[in-house]
Parts: sequence; structure tokens; C-alpha cells
Amino acid sequence: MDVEQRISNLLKLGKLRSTSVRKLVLKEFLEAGTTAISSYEIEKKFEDLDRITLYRTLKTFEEVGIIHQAVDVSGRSKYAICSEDCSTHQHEDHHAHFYCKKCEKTVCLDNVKIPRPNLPADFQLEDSQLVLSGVCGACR
Amino acid sequence: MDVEQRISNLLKLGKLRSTSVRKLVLKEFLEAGTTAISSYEIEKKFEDLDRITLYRTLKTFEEVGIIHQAVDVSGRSKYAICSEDCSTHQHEDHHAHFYCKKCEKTVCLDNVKIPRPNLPADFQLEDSQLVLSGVCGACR
DNA sequence: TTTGCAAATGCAACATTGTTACACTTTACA
DNA sequence: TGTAAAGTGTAACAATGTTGCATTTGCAAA
Repeated sequence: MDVEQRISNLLKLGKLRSTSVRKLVLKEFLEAGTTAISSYEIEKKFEDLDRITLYRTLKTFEEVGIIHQAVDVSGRSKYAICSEDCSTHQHEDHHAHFYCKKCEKTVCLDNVKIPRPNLPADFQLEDSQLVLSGVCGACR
Repeated sequence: MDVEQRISNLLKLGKLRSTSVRKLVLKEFLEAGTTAISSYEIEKKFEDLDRITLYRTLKTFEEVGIIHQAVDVSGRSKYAICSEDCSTHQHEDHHAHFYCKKCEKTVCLDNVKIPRPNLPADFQLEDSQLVLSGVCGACR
């Protein structure tokens, strides 16, 4: 399936209108693949893209489960496109991310399983994220 | 050992001067125990505490390993006092934290072990944090 | 195809947090 | 007890998050 088609499908699945900003942003996420990108990075790439609209676009995408937030230690919130695996889990976040301290990139590690930790009995676990950091292969 | 003594010891260990702000902030962390607190929370509690000084105090405490940063999904950076266990690991961050979506508190789970994930061979892992969220016992 | 309405956008405005520079104050030690 | 270095407070600015409101746009029904 080509990119345009995938974008169209994702928006339909999320019951979102097809607008130029959304298509543009979604294309970025599809191209980024497993790399989580920040609002800042998208802003820099498209200088005439309104910051507030972008903020709301990301928020909307997250709400409908097109993207998920990747927590990392940089303090900057980043997002990555959800894999199919993600959507089959009813958009629960059980992601592992690796943050490279050198290139500051965050990549989703779909193949790393997060074990269920044994919490106190009365705690109700909803999401879990494993935040790893260090130096990635490309930077060594 | 009483609190004053512990504060004094921690500052000496970090080779930091004993000042009123530092003693005040450190006392908060000791009282908070395993609960991670944000700059904002400390600010609210002590209204005449200078925001920038607090920022630098937290930064300094983190650098010398008195406190560690707790990543959570709130976007607000939080810190908690390091357990002895923490300092014996040369201040590497291998923490598990639970964030309650209701009371917005973050607690350190010292007893939850983070398993070493199998990363691509050329990745160099330095820190790992397990970020759990849901509803805590007190809020149910 | 046109049209109306809800959704989406862009702008203004403001809050919070992070960060540095610089002058002033305080601590700790000689 | 005086002094140098460390710490503090003020100012100033950047980045990001967030809401209100007027305008524009997408889309579906007429």
C-alpha cells in the first residue's frame, strides 16, 4: 500500500477529517518509522506550519491512537506512530524506547518485551514504558 | 540518626556547602521518602523560595547523586531521594516508578527489578527506567 | 453541484518550566 | 576574623503547553 493510501486509511480509522496539516504530519511519522519525533523537529522542518495547530494535531492523533507518546529523559515529549501490534492492545502503552544521549534520537523497540512487574496488590496497572538510554549503534 | 544529621551527612558526602535552601529542600525529600516530587510542588510549599535557586539546587543534588530524576508521563520532571542502593550502583539510574493518574503522585518502587533487555549488539545501555502508570492503592 | 454546519485552523494571549548572566551575599577555611 | 570561592536572587529570555475566538475548510446532505 502506498503512503497516501495509508495516510487516508489511518485518518478514516480515527474518524478524522483529511486536512493538509494532518496529511503532512502523518507522512512524517510514517517516514520516521520507529523513531519517535518531537513537535520541535516537525516545526523546524516545516517553518510555515503553525505551532498551535501542530500541537493540537499531535494531541488528536494521540487521542485516537494513531501515535503514542514516547517518554524519554530529554524532557521533550516525543511521539511515534503506533505499530499494528499497538492497536491490537487497545492502545495501551506498553512500549520500550531507547534514547541515545549523543544523537538525541529516541527509537521504539517493538521487540523488547516489558515484563509485568509485581506491584502492591491494590495498585491497578494501566500503562508501562521501559525507558532505556545510552549510546546507539550509529553513534559508536 | 535524626533528620538534621542525615541532611548534614548528605551534603558533606556531596561536598556541598550547607545552606538554608539546601537544608530546606533536602528535608522535603527526606520527608517525601519514595515519593518523587516536582520543582512545582516545592515551590508551592515555600512561596518565598526563589524558583531559579530551587532549579539549581535540584540540578546540583542530581549531579552529586543525592536525588535522581523520575521520568513519568506527566511531563513535569520529578525527583526523589536516592536510596542507599542507588548510590552503591555508582548513581546509574535503574529505577522503576509508578505514576498514579488520579493523585498524580509518582512513587519509586525500589523492590521492582528492571530486567536487562536484549538490545541490538552495538547499543550501549547506560540507564534504564521502568515507567508504570495507573491508579495507586490509596486512590481506589 | 451547491450549500450549511461542524470541524479544523491560525492568531493572540498567557502560563509553566528551563536556562544563562551578573551582581550581591554567605560559607568554610586558612 | 578576613577572604576567596560557592551560593543566591534578580532579570531576562527561550521553549513548550494550553485556551479562546474569529475565520476557513471538509464533507455530507439537499
